[in-house]
Amino acid sequence: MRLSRYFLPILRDTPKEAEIVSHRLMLRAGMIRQQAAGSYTLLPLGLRVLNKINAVIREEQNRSGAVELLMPTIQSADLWRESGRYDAYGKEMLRIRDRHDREILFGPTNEEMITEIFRSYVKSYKELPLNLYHIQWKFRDEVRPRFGVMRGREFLMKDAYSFDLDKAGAVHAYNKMFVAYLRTFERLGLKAVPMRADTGPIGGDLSHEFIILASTGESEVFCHRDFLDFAVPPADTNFEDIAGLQAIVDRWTSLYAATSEMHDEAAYAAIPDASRVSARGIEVGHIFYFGTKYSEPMGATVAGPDGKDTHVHMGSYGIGPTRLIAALIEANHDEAGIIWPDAIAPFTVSLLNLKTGDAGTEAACDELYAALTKAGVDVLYDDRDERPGAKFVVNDLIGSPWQLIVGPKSLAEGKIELKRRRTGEREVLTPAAALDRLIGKA
RNA sequence: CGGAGUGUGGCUCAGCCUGGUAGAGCACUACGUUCGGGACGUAGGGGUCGCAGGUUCAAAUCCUGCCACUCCGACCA
Repeated sequence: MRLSRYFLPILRDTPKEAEIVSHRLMLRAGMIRQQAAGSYTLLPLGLRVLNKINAVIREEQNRSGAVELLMPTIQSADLWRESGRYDAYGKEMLRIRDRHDREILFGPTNEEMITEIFRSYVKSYKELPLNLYHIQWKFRDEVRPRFGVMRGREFLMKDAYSFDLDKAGAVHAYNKMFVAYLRTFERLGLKAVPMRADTGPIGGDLSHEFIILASTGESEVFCHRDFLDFAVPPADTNFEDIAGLQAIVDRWTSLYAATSEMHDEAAYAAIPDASRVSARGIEVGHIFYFGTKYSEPMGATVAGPDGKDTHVHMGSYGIGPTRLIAALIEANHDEAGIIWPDAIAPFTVSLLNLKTGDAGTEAACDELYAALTKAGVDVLYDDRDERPGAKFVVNDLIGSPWQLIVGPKSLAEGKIELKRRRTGEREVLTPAAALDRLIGKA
């Protein structure tokens, strides 16, 4: 992408409403625009990051055996009356009437709808286990939206729903998601710790929140330090190995970890001083097992091996991709701006032409741009007619992991500069050598 | 929902207390000079001061009501 042809509305000053660093940087880097309280447009740069996060989430969901579909954002009130949640959900649900005066709502979650889909098609235990997920916009009319996309009212959520014949099957489904989540956050470059959690309005008796530690986190968390060094299950983990998965989950739940709502002061006090971690955290995922809470009232049954109809055991599993963008920035930035992990950077390489209009640098940049693009590397070519300083500042702000700097001085010696954003390390090398480095890594 | 605060060109803000022709910096347009860490000069364009009432000869400024947004607390991917 040529920056001169892109839509990247950089802000020089920080808008005054933004208090936390991720919100400030997202506004300054032209990633989001606020439209109302808790409601944001994702500008092109922000959307690129979101798409990359979603791609990682999809790969790991699919790897675990979940199947993607896409449900609508608008749901009927009647569906929610079946579970009893239309009245129970309260003011956070945005309730609307259509032209026929029918009561509808903007979905805050999809347990009812997925249960309706499941019950109308699945009749036999032989079709289980089943896990269906989608990545869709949710609306929750929060009392107090804040911190940009960290707590918005309209936000994207990956929500998965599992169906099993009995509790044992459902626990295995839960464990699959548990492991998929560990892998997802690891691939995004985040240290996430699963913590015992309250189940809230979703209901159920087995639940974990995945929390990343950050000083700006909304929740207070307590855990054992060893969690931070646990190895994440590898890509070739066998998700069908019931005992194997259980062993992984047992290990990851063997030490103390809880949010303040579930905090047990005595258990925490039993941890040796040096191993206690008390910090702020950002909730980036939440998984629940809730048995037949929805399948019973909504009549979701399958015939078991004995021919009798049984209510299915369900679980639901959520990740907030829009919140993850903010969480990633909280975890990856410095004074100059964002430092994207390679896996989710909107652009892997920023190509800086320090002297627009110079025949030599333009020819060199055009060649590099073509070669990188051909190799499938996401490159942002800063071809604007700006002074070098302005280009350095903007490209540091938007945080591409690599900067390829082409200036007349070094080019006179046939060299260009390759800068690593995270460390600031610079290497002077030939264009061909730089390409080898970047394409080899991609 | 309780508490605090803010609304003035695209952005950051001054002006308000003490009413009298709407300002600055950045950004934008044109021209010139500049060019390795947010350049400079000259000349321009752009705001019915959140909205509605009221007081007054006169309201960005004073009064009343409303709306929007932000922050702190209680609640939540």
